[in-house]
Amino acid sequence: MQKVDQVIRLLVVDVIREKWGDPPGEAQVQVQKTRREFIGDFTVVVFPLLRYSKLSPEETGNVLGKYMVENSPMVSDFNVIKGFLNLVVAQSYWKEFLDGDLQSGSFGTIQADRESPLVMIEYSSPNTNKPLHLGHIRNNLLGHSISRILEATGNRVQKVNLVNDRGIHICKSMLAWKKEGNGEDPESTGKKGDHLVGDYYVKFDQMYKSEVQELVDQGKSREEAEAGAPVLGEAREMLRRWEADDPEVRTLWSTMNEWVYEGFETTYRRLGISFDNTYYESDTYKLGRALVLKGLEEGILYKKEDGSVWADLEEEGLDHKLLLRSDGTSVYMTQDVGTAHQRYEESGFNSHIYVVGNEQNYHFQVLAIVLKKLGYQWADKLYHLSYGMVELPEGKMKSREGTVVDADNLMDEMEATARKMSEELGKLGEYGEEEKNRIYRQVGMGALKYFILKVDPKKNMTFDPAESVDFNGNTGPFIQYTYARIKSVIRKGESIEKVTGAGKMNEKEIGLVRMMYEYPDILKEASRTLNPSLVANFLYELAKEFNQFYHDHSILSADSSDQVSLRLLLVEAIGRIIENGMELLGIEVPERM
RNA sequence: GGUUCCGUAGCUCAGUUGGACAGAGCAACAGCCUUCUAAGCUGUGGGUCGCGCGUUCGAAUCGCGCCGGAAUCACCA
Repeated sequence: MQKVDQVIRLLVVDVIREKWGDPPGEAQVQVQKTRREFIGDFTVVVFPLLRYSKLSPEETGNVLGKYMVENSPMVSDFNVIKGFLNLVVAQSYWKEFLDGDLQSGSFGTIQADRESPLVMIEYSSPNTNKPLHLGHIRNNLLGHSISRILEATGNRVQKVNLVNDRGIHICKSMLAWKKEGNGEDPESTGKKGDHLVGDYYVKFDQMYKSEVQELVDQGKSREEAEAGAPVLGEAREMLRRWEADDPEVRTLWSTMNEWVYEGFETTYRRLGISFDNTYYESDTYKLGRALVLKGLEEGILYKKEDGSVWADLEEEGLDHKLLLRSDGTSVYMTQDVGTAHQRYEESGFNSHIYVVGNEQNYHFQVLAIVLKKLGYQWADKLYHLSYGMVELPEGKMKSREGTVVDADNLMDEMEATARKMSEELGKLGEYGEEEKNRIYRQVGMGALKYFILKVDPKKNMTFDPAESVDFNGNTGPFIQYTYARIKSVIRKGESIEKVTGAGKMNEKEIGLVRMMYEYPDILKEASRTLNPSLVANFLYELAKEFNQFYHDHSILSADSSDQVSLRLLLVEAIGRIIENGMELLGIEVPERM
């Protein structure tokens, strides 16, 4: 089916060529949605066209409008207000659209095939020394949703997780556990493994701090004390032994990491996210070294007297960047160079997205430049999805001050709130315990996910716990509730035949169809800009529009049987889009709530 | 100081390539359930779009300069 707004665009070109000669440029033909307060569906801005018509805005609009009504069955009426030509699309067009495209279960989405672009997306990428918190939740939800949106817009997507399982941080937890753990494990304590390991990370910090204080009391400067605290030395020694493959350290390391992975797995499952591939830094941290040495040979990089290897980025307006330490070992950047290279060699991706917080903007800027310098053309295919920090109303989350919002606790609280709200409203009386729990989970998680995804990823956001448990207004539960209402109507109207019939559609009905007409463009834009919030806000608008319609007009008791079946057709389409769109956000929709 | 990003109602956020009096939600107040789910709907109040200059028929949107905030600039990850 031809898209009306495209047809209108072509008609504008036709009129100008026919009446005034020159065809206008692309930028001159502006077609947009008509604002609510005016009559019409699409609006042509006539100002840019005055140079062709040499007429007043009103006259120009009239000429265009008259031509379109006379020459296209899709345009049924028009009005001109202050240089804006508002066009009314024929009802027959909207009906055909409702009957056709909108009845497809996959409306708005594009199926990927073997030829489709391959997008690699790395997200989550946790450290294994502590449990996931609110910041990770934003990362995970964004990564998952963007993956879904990319898939729905015709891409093959490979989701990968790069787990940071090695380094000084995990040694700190290991050391504290060795000193004070008395052999306890998740089973003996009943704690989730990631939380248990996290507790020892905190314990290490306490030991460290008290040692520092002791040294300061003995008269050392704070700086000396911080560098010289014995436990820190022991942790470093542990890392050396890890790198030397010391069996005892390696065993403890893999045991504690296993605890963490089990904990993470539970949290991931609960969040509803998954990966096609999980990489571990203990396997990849040596990658990149060879590429750097090759770059050195080719004279792209340079070596200092102490043996360290650097990239000179002054031409790009940046500093010099270290790639190999003087002892020949790698830094993070080196690893990322190697990992990117390996993934490109293996998959030949068309693009590679890194979902990583904006605190690493500099890192990814440098990564792209270094790869480019080393001669890899695909460096332009790397994209850093730099998302903003999640802050609390009182300010930043600080682990030292205990203001970090733990992911598991937060999910518990959201579900508990959903339960409380639901019980107060008393709507699920007749359902079984299992069914009820499922709905509480869906609603609680829906509230959390929507709350985070409705915000533009690149912006910092404030997470106000009080606001997040509000289930009214622009929230996940509002949209879920709208869906449940729709399903309820559909169940009651199951036996009714659905056809568009001969009746005339009213303003609200057309408004809803017109809104759904935009859905494919919303998905494309969300895919292009890697921005799930566009989908979230669209669904909210649609749900709101539906609720107004639902309030003003009866669906099953409409005036005529034609109207009943048309409205059912309409409502089913809305339900499908809400379900589909929410799925792209990783949010489940309940049949009842 | 360099680089990147941000500044819209009391609060949290929309505002697609510049377009018609700048929109929601929350909070406040006032209404609507013998009718398909009131987690809903309707109404009222609330704004120098950080400030200034410029480009343009037209600027929250683009450019420049300020002011304010964030991140980052490690032989850390």
